[in-house]
Amino acid sequence: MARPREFDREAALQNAIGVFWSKGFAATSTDDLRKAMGIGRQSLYNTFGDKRQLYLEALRTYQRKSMSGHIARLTAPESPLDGIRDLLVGLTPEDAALRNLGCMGVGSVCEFGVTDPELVSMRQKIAPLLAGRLVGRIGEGQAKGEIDDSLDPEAAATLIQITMTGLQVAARGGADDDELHTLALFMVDRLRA
Amino acid sequence: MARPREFDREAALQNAIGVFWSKGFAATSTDDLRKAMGIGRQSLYNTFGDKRQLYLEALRTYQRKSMSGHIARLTAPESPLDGIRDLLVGLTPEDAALRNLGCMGVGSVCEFGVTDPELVSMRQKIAPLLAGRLVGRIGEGQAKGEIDDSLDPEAAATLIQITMTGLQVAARGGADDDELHTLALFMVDRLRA
DNA sequence: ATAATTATGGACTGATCAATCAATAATGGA
DNA sequence: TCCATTATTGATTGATCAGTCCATAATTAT
Repeated sequence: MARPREFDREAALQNAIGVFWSKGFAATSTDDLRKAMGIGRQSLYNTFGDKRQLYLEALRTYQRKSMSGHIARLTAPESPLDGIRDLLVGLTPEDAALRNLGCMGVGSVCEFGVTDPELVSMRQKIAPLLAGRLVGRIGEGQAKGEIDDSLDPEAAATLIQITMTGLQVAARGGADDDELHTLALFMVDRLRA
Repeated sequence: MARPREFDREAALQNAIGVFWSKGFAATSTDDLRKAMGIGRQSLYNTFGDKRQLYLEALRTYQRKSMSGHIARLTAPESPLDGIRDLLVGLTPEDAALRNLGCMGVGSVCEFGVTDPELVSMRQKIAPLLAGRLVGRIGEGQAKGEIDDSLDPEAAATLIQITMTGLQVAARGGADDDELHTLALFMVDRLRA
Protein backbone atom coordinates (compact mmCIF):
# COMPACT_ATOMS: atom_id res chain seq x y z
CA MET A 1 0.00 0.00 0.00
CA ALA A 2 2.76 2.42 0.94
CA ARG A 3 6.48 2.60 1.37
CA PRO A 4 7.56 0.50 4.37
CA ARG A 5 9.51 1.97 7.28
CA GLU A 6 13.24 1.29 6.95
CA PHE A 7 14.05 1.18 10.65
CA ASP A 8 12.91 -0.96 13.57
CA ARG A 9 10.45 1.07 15.61
CA GLU A 10 11.12 -0.85 18.81
CA ALA A 11 14.89 -0.51 18.47
CA ALA A 12 14.60 3.20 17.80
CA LEU A 13 12.38 3.60 20.85
CA GLN A 14 14.88 1.73 23.01
CA ASN A 15 17.59 4.11 21.87
CA ALA A 16 15.38 7.08 22.66
CA ILE A 17 14.80 5.62 26.13
CA GLY A 18 18.56 5.46 26.59
CA VAL A 19 19.00 9.15 25.81
CA PHE A 20 16.11 10.39 27.95
CA TRP A 21 17.17 8.08 30.77
CA SER A 22 20.68 9.42 30.74
CA LYS A 23 20.04 13.13 30.18
CA GLY A 24 16.45 13.78 31.20
CA PHE A 25 13.87 15.55 29.06
CA ALA A 26 15.00 19.18 29.04
CA ALA A 27 18.68 18.47 28.37
CA THR A 28 17.87 16.15 25.47
CA SER A 29 17.62 17.75 22.03
CA THR A 30 15.70 16.28 19.15
CA ASP A 31 19.04 16.03 17.39
CA ASP A 32 20.44 13.89 20.23
CA LEU A 33 17.43 11.66 19.77
CA ARG A 34 17.66 11.53 15.99
CA LYS A 35 21.31 10.57 16.11
CA ALA A 36 20.89 7.93 18.81
CA MET A 37 17.86 6.47 17.08
CA GLY A 38 19.63 6.42 13.72
CA ILE A 39 16.69 7.91 11.84
CA GLY A 40 15.89 11.08 9.96
CA ARG A 41 14.15 14.00 11.57
CA GLN A 42 10.93 13.61 9.66
CA SER A 43 10.84 9.89 10.45
CA LEU A 44 11.00 10.78 14.12
CA TYR A 45 8.08 13.17 13.86
CA ASN A 46 6.05 10.86 11.60
CA THR A 47 6.54 7.85 13.84
CA PHE A 48 6.55 9.26 17.35
CA GLY A 49 4.75 12.59 17.16
CA ASP A 50 6.88 15.21 18.87
CA LYS A 51 9.54 15.29 21.56
CA ARG A 52 7.04 15.19 24.38
CA GLN A 53 5.04 12.30 22.96
CA LEU A 54 8.24 10.37 22.39
CA TYR A 55 9.23 11.02 25.99
CA LEU A 56 5.89 9.80 27.27
CA GLU A 57 6.10 6.63 25.21
CA ALA A 58 9.72 6.09 26.26
CA LEU A 59 8.83 6.51 29.93
CA ARG A 60 5.78 4.25 29.66
CA THR A 61 7.82 1.54 27.96
CA TYR A 62 10.62 1.89 30.49
CA GLN A 63 8.20 1.65 33.40
CA ARG A 64 6.50 -1.45 32.05
CA LYS A 65 9.76 -3.34 31.64
CA SER A 66 11.17 -2.11 34.91
CA MET A 67 8.04 -2.97 36.84
CA SER A 68 7.81 -6.48 35.45
CA GLY A 69 11.40 -7.07 36.58
CA HIS A 70 10.59 -5.85 40.08
CA ILE A 71 7.57 -8.11 40.38
CA ALA A 72 9.47 -11.08 38.99
CA ARG A 73 12.23 -10.73 41.57
CA LEU A 74 9.75 -10.13 44.39
CA THR A 75 7.58 -13.11 43.64
CA ALA A 76 10.05 -15.72 42.37
CA PRO A 77 11.44 -17.00 45.71
CA GLU A 78 9.28 -19.14 47.92
CA SER A 79 10.27 -17.14 50.97
CA PRO A 80 8.63 -13.68 51.05
CA LEU A 81 11.62 -12.14 52.77
CA ASP A 82 13.91 -13.59 50.10
CA GLY A 83 11.61 -11.99 47.53
CA ILE A 84 11.95 -8.59 49.15
CA ARG A 85 15.69 -9.09 49.39
CA ASP A 86 15.93 -9.98 45.70
CA LEU A 87 13.76 -6.99 44.83
CA LEU A 88 16.15 -4.62 46.58
CA VAL A 89 19.45 -6.31 45.80
CA GLY A 90 18.56 -6.80 42.15
CA LEU A 91 17.33 -3.25 41.78
CA THR A 92 20.69 -1.79 40.80
CA PRO A 93 22.66 -3.55 38.05
CA GLU A 94 26.19 -4.83 38.57
CA ASP A 95 27.38 -3.01 35.48
CA ALA A 96 28.54 0.38 36.73
CA ALA A 97 27.63 2.34 33.62
CA LEU A 98 24.09 1.02 33.71
CA ARG A 99 23.77 1.38 37.47
CA ASN A 100 24.90 5.00 37.30
CA LEU A 101 21.91 5.86 35.16
CA GLY A 102 19.67 5.29 38.15
CA CYS A 103 15.97 4.97 37.41
CA MET A 104 14.30 6.89 34.62
CA GLY A 105 11.05 7.01 36.59
CA VAL A 106 12.76 8.60 39.56
CA GLY A 107 14.45 11.00 37.17
CA SER A 108 11.09 11.94 35.73
CA VAL A 109 9.63 12.65 39.18
CA CYS A 110 12.62 14.82 40.03
CA GLU A 111 12.54 16.70 36.75
CA PHE A 112 8.81 17.38 36.57
CA GLY A 113 7.49 16.98 40.10
CA VAL A 114 3.74 17.52 40.07
CA THR A 115 3.80 20.11 37.30
CA ASP A 116 2.72 17.71 34.55
CA PRO A 117 -0.70 16.11 35.12
CA GLU A 118 -0.14 13.44 32.48
CA LEU A 119 3.00 12.24 34.23
CA VAL A 120 1.28 12.31 37.60
CA SER A 121 -1.51 10.09 36.33
CA MET A 122 0.99 7.75 34.69
CA ARG A 123 2.71 7.28 38.07
CA GLN A 124 -0.56 6.77 39.86
CA LYS A 125 -1.34 3.87 37.57
CA ILE A 126 2.01 2.17 38.01
CA ALA A 127 2.94 2.61 41.67
CA PRO A 128 0.04 0.58 43.13
CA LEU A 129 1.01 -2.47 41.10
CA LEU A 130 4.16 -3.01 43.12
CA ALA A 131 2.64 -1.76 46.37
CA GLY A 132 -0.10 -4.38 46.19
CA ARG A 133 2.34 -7.22 45.61
CA LEU A 134 4.55 -5.97 48.41
CA VAL A 135 1.71 -5.86 50.91
CA GLY A 136 0.83 -9.39 49.87
CA ARG A 137 4.31 -10.76 50.40
CA ILE A 138 4.70 -8.94 53.71
CA GLY A 139 1.48 -10.50 54.98
CA GLU A 140 2.73 -13.86 53.78
CA GLY A 141 5.99 -13.35 55.61
CA GLN A 142 4.17 -12.45 58.80
CA ALA A 143 2.01 -15.53 58.56
CA LYS A 144 5.15 -17.63 58.12
CA GLY A 145 6.85 -15.96 61.05
CA GLU A 146 9.64 -14.51 58.89
CA ILE A 147 8.56 -10.90 59.25
CA ASP A 148 7.85 -8.93 62.41
CA ASP A 149 4.18 -9.43 63.11
CA SER A 150 3.78 -6.05 64.78
CA LEU A 151 4.52 -3.94 61.72
CA ASP A 152 1.86 -2.49 59.46
CA PRO A 153 2.14 -4.14 56.01
CA GLU A 154 0.99 -1.00 54.18
CA ALA A 155 3.57 1.20 55.88
CA ALA A 156 6.30 -1.40 55.41
CA ALA A 157 5.47 -1.67 51.71
CA THR A 158 5.67 2.09 51.30
CA LEU A 159 8.96 2.19 53.17
CA ILE A 160 10.38 -0.43 50.84
CA GLN A 161 9.33 1.65 47.84
CA ILE A 162 10.87 4.75 49.40
CA THR A 163 14.04 2.76 49.97
CA MET A 164 14.05 1.67 46.33
CA THR A 165 13.85 5.30 45.29
CA GLY A 166 16.68 6.21 47.63
CA LEU A 167 18.84 3.39 46.30
CA GLN A 168 18.26 4.52 42.73
CA VAL A 169 19.25 8.09 43.51
CA ALA A 170 22.35 6.83 45.32
CA ALA A 171 23.18 4.70 42.28
CA ARG A 172 22.82 7.69 39.99
CA GLY A 173 25.08 9.61 42.34
CA GLY A 174 27.80 7.03 41.83
CA ALA A 175 27.32 4.63 44.76
CA ASP A 176 29.17 1.35 44.28
CA ASP A 177 27.62 -2.08 44.15
CA ASP A 178 28.80 -3.19 47.58
CA GLU A 179 27.33 -0.18 49.32
CA LEU A 180 23.94 -0.62 47.71
CA HIS A 181 24.02 -4.37 48.35
CA THR A 182 24.81 -3.88 52.03
CA LEU A 183 22.05 -1.32 52.34
CA ALA A 184 19.49 -3.61 50.76
CA LEU A 185 20.35 -6.44 53.13
CA PHE A 186 20.28 -4.09 56.10
CA MET A 187 16.79 -2.93 55.20
CA VAL A 188 15.56 -6.50 54.84
CA ASP A 189 17.00 -7.32 58.27
CA ARG A 190 14.96 -4.52 59.77
CA LEU A 191 11.77 -6.31 58.77
CA ARG A 192 12.72 -9.66 60.21
CA ALA A 193 10.74 -11.14 63.08
CA MET B 1 34.96 54.54 44.48
CA ALA B 2 32.33 53.26 42.08
CA ARG B 3 28.63 53.07 41.61
CA PRO B 4 27.04 50.84 44.27
CA ARG B 5 24.92 47.82 43.42
CA GLU B 6 21.21 48.63 43.50
CA PHE B 7 19.95 45.18 44.51
CA ASP B 8 20.55 42.88 47.46
CA ARG B 9 22.94 40.15 46.37
CA GLU B 10 21.70 37.65 48.95
CA ALA B 11 18.05 38.24 48.10
CA ALA B 12 18.76 37.84 44.40
CA LEU B 13 20.64 34.61 45.10
CA GLN B 14 17.73 33.28 47.14
CA ASN B 15 15.42 33.97 44.22
CA ALA B 16 17.79 32.18 41.88
CA ILE B 17 17.81 29.22 44.26
CA GLY B 18 14.04 29.17 44.06
CA VAL B 19 14.04 28.93 40.28
CA PHE B 20 16.74 26.26 40.01
CA TRP B 21 15.14 24.31 42.84
CA SER B 22 11.80 24.30 41.13
CA LYS B 23 12.84 23.74 37.51
CA GLY B 24 16.33 22.25 37.59
CA PHE B 25 19.31 23.57 35.65
CA ALA B 26 18.53 22.71 32.05
CA ALA B 27 14.91 23.87 32.08
CA THR B 28 15.84 27.22 33.63
CA SER B 29 16.66 30.03 31.22
CA THR B 30 18.78 33.03 32.10
CA ASP B 31 15.67 35.09 31.46
CA ASP B 32 13.74 33.08 34.08
CA LEU B 33 16.55 33.87 36.48
CA ARG B 34 16.77 37.53 35.55
CA LYS B 35 13.03 38.03 36.05
CA ALA B 36 12.88 36.13 39.36
CA MET B 37 15.94 37.92 40.68
CA GLY B 38 14.57 41.28 39.60
CA ILE B 39 17.84 42.43 38.08
CA GLY B 40 19.15 43.29 34.63
CA ARG B 41 20.96 40.80 32.47
CA GLN B 42 24.30 42.50 32.76
CA SER B 43 23.99 42.72 36.53
CA LEU B 44 23.45 38.99 36.62
CA TYR B 45 26.61 38.30 34.62
CA ASN B 46 28.67 40.90 36.49
CA THR B 47 27.66 39.64 39.89
CA PHE B 48 27.33 35.89 39.46
CA GLY B 49 29.46 34.98 36.46
CA ASP B 50 27.41 32.80 34.14
CA LYS B 51 24.46 30.45 34.46
CA ARG B 52 26.59 27.55 35.59
CA GLN B 53 28.48 29.53 38.24
CA LEU B 54 25.20 30.89 39.55
CA TYR B 55 23.84 27.36 39.74
CA LEU B 56 26.88 26.17 41.66
CA GLU B 57 26.61 29.03 44.13
CA ALA B 58 22.87 28.51 44.48
CA LEU B 59 23.33 24.81 45.15
CA ARG B 60 26.17 25.41 47.62
CA THR B 61 24.10 27.97 49.51
CA TYR B 62 21.06 25.71 49.51
CA GLN B 63 23.09 22.76 50.80
CA ARG B 64 24.63 24.76 53.63
CA LYS B 65 21.29 25.97 54.91
CA SER B 66 19.60 22.64 54.43
CA MET B 67 22.40 20.73 56.16
CA SER B 68 22.45 23.02 59.17
CA GLY B 69 18.72 22.44 59.58
CA HIS B 70 19.20 18.67 59.44
CA ILE B 71 21.94 18.74 62.06
CA ALA B 72 19.97 21.07 64.30
CA ARG B 73 16.97 18.74 64.30
CA LEU B 74 19.12 15.66 64.78
CA THR B 75 21.07 16.99 67.71
CA ALA B 76 18.56 19.15 69.57
CA PRO B 77 16.66 16.46 71.51
CA GLU B 78 18.32 14.72 74.39
CA SER B 79 17.16 11.33 73.17
CA PRO B 80 19.09 10.16 70.08
CA LEU B 81 16.08 8.36 68.70
CA ASP B 82 14.01 11.51 69.10
CA GLY B 83 16.71 13.34 67.17
CA ILE B 84 16.51 10.87 64.31
CA ARG B 85 12.73 11.14 64.39
CA ASP B 86 12.86 14.93 64.23
CA LEU B 87 15.39 14.73 61.41
CA LEU B 88 13.04 12.62 59.33
CA VAL B 89 9.72 14.14 60.33
CA GLY B 90 10.98 17.68 59.93
CA LEU B 91 12.58 16.94 56.58
CA THR B 92 9.52 17.77 54.52
CA PRO B 93 7.74 21.07 55.24
CA GLU B 94 4.08 21.26 56.16
CA ASP B 95 3.43 23.83 53.47
CA ALA B 96 2.46 21.79 50.41
CA ALA B 97 3.92 24.15 47.82
CA LEU B 98 7.29 24.10 49.53
CA ARG B 99 7.17 20.36 50.22
CA ASN B 100 6.40 19.64 46.58
CA LEU B 101 9.71 21.17 45.56
CA GLY B 102 11.51 18.26 47.16
CA CYS B 103 15.23 18.71 47.72
CA MET B 104 17.40 20.71 45.36
CA GLY B 105 20.39 18.48 46.16
CA VAL B 106 18.47 15.35 45.20
CA GLY B 107 17.31 17.15 42.06
CA SER B 108 20.90 17.94 41.20
CA VAL B 109 21.98 14.32 41.63
CA CYS B 110 19.13 13.18 39.41
CA GLU B 111 19.78 15.78 36.75
CA PHE B 112 23.55 15.42 36.50
CA GLY B 113 24.40 12.03 37.99
CA VAL B 114 28.16 11.57 37.92
CA THR B 115 28.68 13.51 34.70
CA ASP B 116 29.86 16.71 36.41
CA PRO B 117 33.02 16.31 38.51
CA GLU B 118 32.54 19.63 40.31
CA LEU B 119 29.10 18.58 41.51
CA VAL B 120 30.41 15.16 42.55
CA SER B 121 33.11 16.74 44.69
CA MET B 122 30.62 19.17 46.20
CA ARG B 123 28.47 16.24 47.30
CA GLN B 124 31.44 14.36 48.69
CA LYS B 125 32.22 17.28 50.97
CA ILE B 126 28.69 17.65 52.27
CA ALA B 127 27.36 14.12 52.70
CA PRO B 128 29.85 13.01 55.39
CA LEU B 129 28.86 15.89 57.66
CA LEU B 130 25.45 14.40 58.31
CA ALA B 131 26.69 10.80 58.17
CA GLY B 132 29.17 11.44 60.96
CA ARG B 133 26.57 13.00 63.22
CA LEU B 134 24.16 10.18 62.49
CA VAL B 135 26.66 7.50 63.39
CA GLY B 136 27.34 9.38 66.59
CA ARG B 137 23.73 9.58 67.61
CA ILE B 138 23.10 5.95 66.72
CA GLY B 139 26.00 4.88 68.93
CA GLU B 140 24.58 7.06 71.68
CA GLY B 141 21.19 5.46 71.29
CA GLN B 142 22.68 2.00 71.47
CA ALA B 143 24.57 2.91 74.64
CA LYS B 144 21.34 4.18 76.14
CA GLY B 145 19.45 1.05 75.13
CA GLU B 146 17.08 2.99 72.83
CA ILE B 147 18.43 1.55 69.61
CA ASP B 148 18.92 -2.07 68.63
CA ASP B 149 22.43 -2.94 69.74
CA SER B 150 22.93 -5.52 67.02
CA LEU B 151 22.76 -3.12 64.09
CA ASP B 152 25.80 -1.60 62.42
CA PRO B 153 25.77 2.18 63.05
CA GLU B 154 27.43 2.97 59.70
CA ALA B 155 24.88 0.96 57.74
CA ALA B 156 22.00 2.38 59.76
CA ALA B 157 23.25 5.92 59.15
CA THR B 158 23.44 5.28 55.43
CA LEU B 159 19.96 3.77 55.42
CA ILE B 160 18.61 6.86 57.14
CA GLN B 161 20.20 9.05 54.49
CA ILE B 162 18.78 6.86 51.76
CA THR B 163 15.39 7.14 53.42
CA MET B 164 15.72 10.92 53.49
CA THR B 165 16.38 10.88 49.77
CA GLY B 166 13.38 8.66 49.17
CA LEU B 167 11.16 10.91 51.25
CA GLN B 168 12.28 13.96 49.29
CA VAL B 169 11.52 12.31 45.97
CA ALA B 170 8.13 11.22 47.27
CA ALA B 171 7.49 14.79 48.41
CA ARG B 172 8.40 16.12 44.98
CA GLY B 173 6.06 13.56 43.49
CA GLY B 174 3.19 15.00 45.49
CA ALA B 175 3.07 12.83 48.62
CA ASP B 176 1.00 14.37 51.41
CA ASP B 177 2.24 15.30 54.84
CA ASP B 178 0.56 12.43 56.68
CA GLU B 179 2.07 9.80 54.43
CA LEU B 180 5.59 11.15 54.86
CA HIS B 181 5.06 11.57 58.59
CA THR B 182 3.90 8.00 59.00
CA LEU B 183 6.80 6.74 56.96
CA ALA B 184 9.32 8.64 59.05
CA LEU B 185 7.92 7.25 62.29
CA PHE B 186 7.84 3.75 60.83
CA MET B 187 11.51 3.98 59.91
CA VAL B 188 12.44 5.18 63.38
CA ASP B 189 10.53 2.27 64.89
CA ARG B 190 12.63 -0.13 62.86
CA LEU B 191 15.74 1.03 64.69
CA ARG B 192 14.31 0.65 68.16
CA ALA B 193 15.79 -1.84 70.60
C1' DA C 1 34.83 69.78 39.49
C1' DT C 2 37.06 65.93 37.41
C1' DA C 3 38.79 61.29 36.91
C1' DA C 4 38.46 56.49 37.80
C1' DT C 5 35.52 52.79 38.57
C1' DT C 6 31.61 50.00 38.72
C1' DA C 7 26.41 49.30 37.80
C1' DT C 8 22.69 49.36 34.73
C1' DG C 9 19.66 48.88 30.56
C1' DG C 10 18.88 47.83 25.81
C1' DA C 11 20.37 46.27 21.61
C1' DC C 12 22.61 42.64 19.69
C1' DT C 13 25.23 38.06 18.45
C1' DG C 14 25.73 33.50 16.76
C1' DA C 15 24.20 29.11 18.16
C1' DT C 16 20.78 25.97 19.01
C1' DC C 17 16.04 24.84 19.84
C1' DA C 18 11.66 22.13 18.26
C1' DA C 19 9.16 21.60 14.41
C1' DT C 20 7.65 22.03 9.37
C1' DC C 21 7.98 22.12 4.27
C1' DA C 22 8.80 20.38 -0.07
C1' DA C 23 10.87 17.21 -3.10
C1' DT C 24 11.95 12.49 -3.94
C1' DA C 25 11.65 7.43 -3.19
C1' DA C 26 9.48 3.13 -2.48
C1' DT C 27 5.67 0.12 -1.89
C1' DG C 28 0.97 -2.52 -2.89
C1' DG C 29 -3.39 -2.50 -5.17
C1' DA C 30 -6.07 -1.36 -9.32
C1' DT D 1 1.60 0.38 -15.70
C1' DC D 2 0.02 3.87 -12.85
C1' DC D 3 -2.12 5.69 -8.68
C1' DA D 4 -2.58 6.35 -3.73
C1' DT D 5 -0.03 6.25 0.29
C1' DT D 6 3.66 6.49 3.32
C1' DA D 7 8.94 7.03 4.21
C1' DT D 8 12.98 9.55 3.70
C1' DT D 9 16.08 13.44 3.00
C1' DG D 10 17.69 18.11 3.24
C1' DA D 11 16.56 22.79 3.49
C1' DT D 12 14.32 25.95 6.25
C1' DT D 13 11.48 28.32 9.79
C1' DG D 14 10.79 31.42 13.73
C1' DA D 15 11.71 31.17 18.55
C1' DT D 16 14.66 30.96 22.18
C1' DC D 17 19.14 30.08 24.05
C1' DA D 18 23.45 31.90 26.74
C1' DG D 19 26.28 35.48 26.64
C1' DT D 20 28.45 40.18 24.97
C1' DC D 21 28.81 45.10 23.51
C1' DC D 22 28.08 49.64 24.30
C1' DA D 23 26.24 53.85 25.93
C1' DT D 24 24.81 55.91 30.09
C1' DA D 25 24.41 56.48 35.20
C1' DA D 26 26.07 56.78 39.75
C1' DT D 27 29.49 56.72 43.12
C1' DT D 28 34.19 57.97 45.66
C1' DA D 29 38.83 59.78 45.72
C1' DT D 30 41.48 63.56 44.38
